Amino acid sequence: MENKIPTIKEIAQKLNVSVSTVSRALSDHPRIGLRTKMRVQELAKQLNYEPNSKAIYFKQKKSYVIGVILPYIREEFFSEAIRGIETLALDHDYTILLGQSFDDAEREKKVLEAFKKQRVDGVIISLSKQTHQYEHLQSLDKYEIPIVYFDRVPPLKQVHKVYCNLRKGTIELVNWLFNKGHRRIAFINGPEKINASKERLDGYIDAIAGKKIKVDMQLVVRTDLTKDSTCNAMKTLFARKHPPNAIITFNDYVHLDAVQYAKQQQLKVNKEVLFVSYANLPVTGYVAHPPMASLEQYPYRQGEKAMEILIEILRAKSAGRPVKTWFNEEIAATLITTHS
Amino acid sequence: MENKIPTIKEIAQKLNVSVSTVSRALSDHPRIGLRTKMRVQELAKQLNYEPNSKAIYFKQKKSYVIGVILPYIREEFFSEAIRGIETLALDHDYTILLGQSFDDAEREKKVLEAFKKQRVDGVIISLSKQTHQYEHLQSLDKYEIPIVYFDRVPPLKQVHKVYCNLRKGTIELVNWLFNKGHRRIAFINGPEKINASKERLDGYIDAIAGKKIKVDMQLVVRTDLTKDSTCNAMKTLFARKHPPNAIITFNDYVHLDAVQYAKQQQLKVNKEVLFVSYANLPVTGYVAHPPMASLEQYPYRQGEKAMEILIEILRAKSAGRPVKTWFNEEIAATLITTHS
DNA sequence: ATAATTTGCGCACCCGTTTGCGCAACGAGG
DNA sequence: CCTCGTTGCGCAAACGGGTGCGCAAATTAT
Repeated sequence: MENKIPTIKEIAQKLNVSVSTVSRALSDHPRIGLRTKMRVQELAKQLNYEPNSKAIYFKQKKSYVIGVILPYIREEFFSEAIRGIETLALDHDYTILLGQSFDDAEREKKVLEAFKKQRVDGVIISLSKQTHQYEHLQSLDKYEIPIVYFDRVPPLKQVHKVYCNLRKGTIELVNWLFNKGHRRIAFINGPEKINASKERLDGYIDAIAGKKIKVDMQLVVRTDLTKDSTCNAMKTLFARKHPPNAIITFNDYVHLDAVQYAKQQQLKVNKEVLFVSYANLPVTGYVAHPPMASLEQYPYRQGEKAMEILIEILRAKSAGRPVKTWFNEEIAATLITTHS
Repeated sequence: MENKIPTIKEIAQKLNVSVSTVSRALSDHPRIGLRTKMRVQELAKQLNYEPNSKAIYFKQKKSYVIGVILPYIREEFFSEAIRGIETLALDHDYTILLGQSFDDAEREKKVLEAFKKQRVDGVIISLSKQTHQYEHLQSLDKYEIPIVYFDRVPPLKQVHKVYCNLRKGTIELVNWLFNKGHRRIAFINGPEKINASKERLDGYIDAIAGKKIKVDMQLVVRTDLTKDSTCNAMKTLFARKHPPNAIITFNDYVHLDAVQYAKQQQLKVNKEVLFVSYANLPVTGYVAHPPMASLEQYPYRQGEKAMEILIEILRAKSAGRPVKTWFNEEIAATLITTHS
């Protein structure tokens, strides 16, 4: 009754051959006789034999597991990214270990340690917004565990990464607003330290400057992405003599909080003040006041691409040939406008 | 330069002691001298030594990995559940392998095979809505890989499970509507085959019957959870002579689609027809017309509880003592009303 | 018939770690 | 001085599977 997971050894015993014969028969070795091969393969199928990947790790030094670390999977952006990663992984016989950092650098480190202990073949990561040191990540590289960053990538040259160019995207966003006649365009940006904020801001400034109107830095405020912080940012903006007539929010979640605040203040959302945002999450399709434009960042494609790169690196590694360059994949963000 | 992952063997060589001594020193064995212990532990820390869990698996038959299979992590319910699972897992030195079934039984099976190959210590799963056969799941049990089901559990006795009693919850929901004066209470239920639909329906019928008014089965319609299907259900309901004045939707996502349809039909949502639902997802806080009441199903707690049970089972297993019973944890769903 | 070659399979070791057992060295008690 | 117990450590086997090498038997060439 006690049905253990079958091993090569058991198959060998039942068939009165040696373990090595069974091993070779299963891998279709030419030096094994046809009748033996058949007997072994038949019994293996019958017993539902599955090679123990732990044992294989010793020989091949491959675990067929890749670790994925994300800030929050409950954000649609990241759960879509995982879908891209997972789908490609399954096709290539990889399984994924998941860890969430919850935007906490310490936790990110802990998860990374656990992954290292599990001897993952590679890591795909979108950094926590508290991560500003990269030594622990680089150390994995030293141990020949390749890392591919996506979306929230570190400001380093010698890494593999996939991301959207948000500077360009932001310029598109500003241009779109400008063409609609908006001039007092406010910008609720994210935490200063993270790269994504800097990129957005650069784009904003470049776009405005390109219009030959003065950049008013008082129209640029920050949020740490919490609801309270976003409300404060809104309050600051609308305390001005000339409040903005358009607002760019850091992402769709900030948008939701900002709009909620605006409504409480009896502002006519998307009438007297137009909202645009980043991410283009499906959920915005259901809200009362979606952003009138949102910058699609293709999370599925980013995840897929990151996995594609990782697979390529691993393939190169096991083939013994060195990886030529640092992959640096820029995916174009696209402006999506809501059917108004 | 080529920094390989350090092994016990290397530590032993550098210190001129045997591998076994190093192993024991690291696990604080009493028969190892204090000075040797110190030297070993210091070097281990310095080299950033991490035991190879693959090798440990041979001895202990434990991979310290548990597999989690969910339909879709993009649903907030499941991503919250994962959070509960993951948090507890990390505290107990487990890492989680993630797989999504996308409500496809075939894919679920594939993921399960992959997990088996990876020799997970246990599995936590919320079934795909296409899964109506359980042999492949039971077969894992045969190999002594325990399974804990949660939320979408199979209708079997001899399994470990965690779930909300939705029959009771539905009765609460109906009572709440009744007390508010509603009598024509429609019910947009989910796919017939899944257990959750049956439970909800039972509750609905019991509650109505308890009120001594006739159960009108024409007020009960179905959706397969797609948007189109939900719209059809709505169309059917409002084609009646006496359309419903309250609607219970299968979950918050169905609610969103149903409300969107209602608005297109110029219905006064939550005025002439009141909507209530299941799940109480945070996202509903941002929509124009949230359900006026929703049955909180505590996904975080369910995930946490499932992990807790799994850990208990694994603990019992490695201690050699048999698991006494089949865990059957019922979590009470709670009616949450929107501040109206 | 004998030598050369091919075919079919087993022996033994490797991977990293744990663990039962045994062997020395040392101190204490007789 | 001998025995016994303790302390500190190494040897070797085991886990599941891969693989180079070698040894016989079967086949072919001479």
